[in-house]
Amino acid sequence: MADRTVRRVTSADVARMAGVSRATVSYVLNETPHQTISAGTRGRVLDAAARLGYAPSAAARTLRTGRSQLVLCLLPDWPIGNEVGALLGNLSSALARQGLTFVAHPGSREDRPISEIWKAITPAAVLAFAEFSDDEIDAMRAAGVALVVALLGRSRQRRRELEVPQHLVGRLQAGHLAGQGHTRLGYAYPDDDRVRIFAEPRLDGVRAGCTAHGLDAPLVQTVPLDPEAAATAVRRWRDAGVTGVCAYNDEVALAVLAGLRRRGLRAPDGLAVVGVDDIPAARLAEPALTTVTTDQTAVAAHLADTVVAAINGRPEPAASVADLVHVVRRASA
Amino acid sequence: MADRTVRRVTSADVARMAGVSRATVSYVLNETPHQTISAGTRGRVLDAAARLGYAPSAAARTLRTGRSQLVLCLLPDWPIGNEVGALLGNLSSALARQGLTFVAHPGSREDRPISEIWKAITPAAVLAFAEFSDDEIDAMRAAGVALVVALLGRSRQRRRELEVPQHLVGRLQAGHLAGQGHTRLGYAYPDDDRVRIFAEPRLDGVRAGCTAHGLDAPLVQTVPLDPEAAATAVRRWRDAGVTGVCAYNDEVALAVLAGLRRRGLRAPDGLAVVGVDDIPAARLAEPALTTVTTDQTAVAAHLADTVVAAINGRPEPAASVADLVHVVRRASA
DNA sequence: CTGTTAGCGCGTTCAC
DNA sequence: GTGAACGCGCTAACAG
Repeated sequence: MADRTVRRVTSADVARMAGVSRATVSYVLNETPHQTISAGTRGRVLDAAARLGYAPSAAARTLRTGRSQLVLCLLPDWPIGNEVGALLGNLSSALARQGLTFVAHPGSREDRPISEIWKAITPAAVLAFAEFSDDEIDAMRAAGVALVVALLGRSRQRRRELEVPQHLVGRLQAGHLAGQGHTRLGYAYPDDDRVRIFAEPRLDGVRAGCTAHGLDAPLVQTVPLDPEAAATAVRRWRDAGVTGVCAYNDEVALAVLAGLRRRGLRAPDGLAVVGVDDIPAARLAEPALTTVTTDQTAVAAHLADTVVAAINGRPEPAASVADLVHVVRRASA
Repeated sequence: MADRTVRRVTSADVARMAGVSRATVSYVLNETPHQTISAGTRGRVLDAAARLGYAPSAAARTLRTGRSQLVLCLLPDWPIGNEVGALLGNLSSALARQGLTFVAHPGSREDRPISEIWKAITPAAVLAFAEFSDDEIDAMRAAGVALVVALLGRSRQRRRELEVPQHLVGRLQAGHLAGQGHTRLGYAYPDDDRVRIFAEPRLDGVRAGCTAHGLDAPLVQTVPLDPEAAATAVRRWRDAGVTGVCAYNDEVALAVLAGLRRRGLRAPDGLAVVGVDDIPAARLAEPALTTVTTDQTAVAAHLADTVVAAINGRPEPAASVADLVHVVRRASA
């Protein structure tokens, strides 16, 4: 009894069953404005569609309208951790509620030109962690992409409000240490050029925080994820009178803790340490790591609203993501 | 001087410039078999296409052929770490070399039916970390998806060879500890139901490893990512005479190390510990963590080959991913 | 108001 | 090597 070729259910099938034209089916299913359809017809169409299990062809719709219902996110080439992972998950959920499908594309920009990627997807919007060139932005818009946003760095679109507030992260770290009475701070910079786009704004935030609290600028040291190298950084900080260190993220912070141990020291007495992200390993460290986190759910919701507004041609929601960052106080600072 | 509407370059434009029909353009650009095109014509078409910067419409092609050039990967609802992240990146690169675009969709299956997702994408292949129901597999195949693979668990397709060999991971952990002279092993099971699909095969591997080395079955304890709770597990293991513990992954292993410290002990004397994944925090732990890793690049390459073969209707490559797993020996075991 | 007709968007592929 | 139809949904123009 199994059918041979299972031919898709198309709007023509629905039209036939409902006894109307395909145009009517389209109007009913899309609730097209300015097209009044009688309740009776409407019901018959809806019923037929449901009965047949009709689902419009994404490809046909994309061909016709010039853009799919997909939102593409270009992932950075540095390893994404749980925090970014959580952001993506939340974003996906938030967009799903609006009928949009979120997809992420990993892979360095070296692999293939970015244009090949979005041309293969025809997305309604593109988000990215890297910056776009103006030419790229123009090309995408010309191709029908409704919104192009760089989650970091300044895009021509001046959408800085959309960015996860990296600057605030740094300010909060510095503020926490200053509040503990530290007067000379250090900054543990990551030993990976790929994350510079994240690290710079965070460091800027720490500098701003120091200024705000009347402290000298932080003593910046690059800290590799290696106990011995970290021990060297620790020595330099202590020689310079530094008593508190803001680390780029929790992993770098863990390296600083390891460096302290190498020198027979321990946070927070030898050096107070504050990380970023609150990864699982943070609370398992010795001592447990004080760290700064962001409310990824709220950030994702705001981002999703912005995307939806742009796709529907509405003005983007004005909102702030300022108070989504906070300190998780533990033993290390 | 800016053009108004920038109309796409279509195959008709190329045909016009080359002085041929659209059919010919298609044949040339796709190198269609059994269609002999003279070198001259061929050259003119190629030239025109290049000169115009022609790129075929992905939507139109998808509409016509029934499947896009996208490979969809459904991500699990548990947080993906660096290891899985690396696998995705490698997979993306490997597929890109074959002209396929890899996209990942995060988000729990609860958000929306999985069918909505693939219908929105019309992928050539679907990979997932979860299992599919037979109905889902049938629906996808009927809709034109060339290959459906569950990276874990048994799919009806009997593609277990494709799975990252979780079983081997466990065997290797047990083998390493047995090789160190340990005769009574423990297993640190994760406190998160969502990762059971990963944890079970790993634990099975440890059991098999114990059997192979003539040891009793491992004493399994669930270990939350919390020092105090881990300390309790440590006590139980030691009371039972366990001297070596295989942990589900590095995070759980770090918890065990923390539990040891809580009891004034230290690996490997108090308890030898072996993790999985070699996350950055592993080498920064005190003591540094011995762990098992997989060659994600090789796994990705093999997976990519399989996908490409299936899409092109060729038989899948027979290969083994057995020797892609190895131990990174450090101080903890 | 209600609903229909007709043609577009673009690449692929069969039959001549 | 070509003409023409096809895959499928959207929407402007139009008739009742």
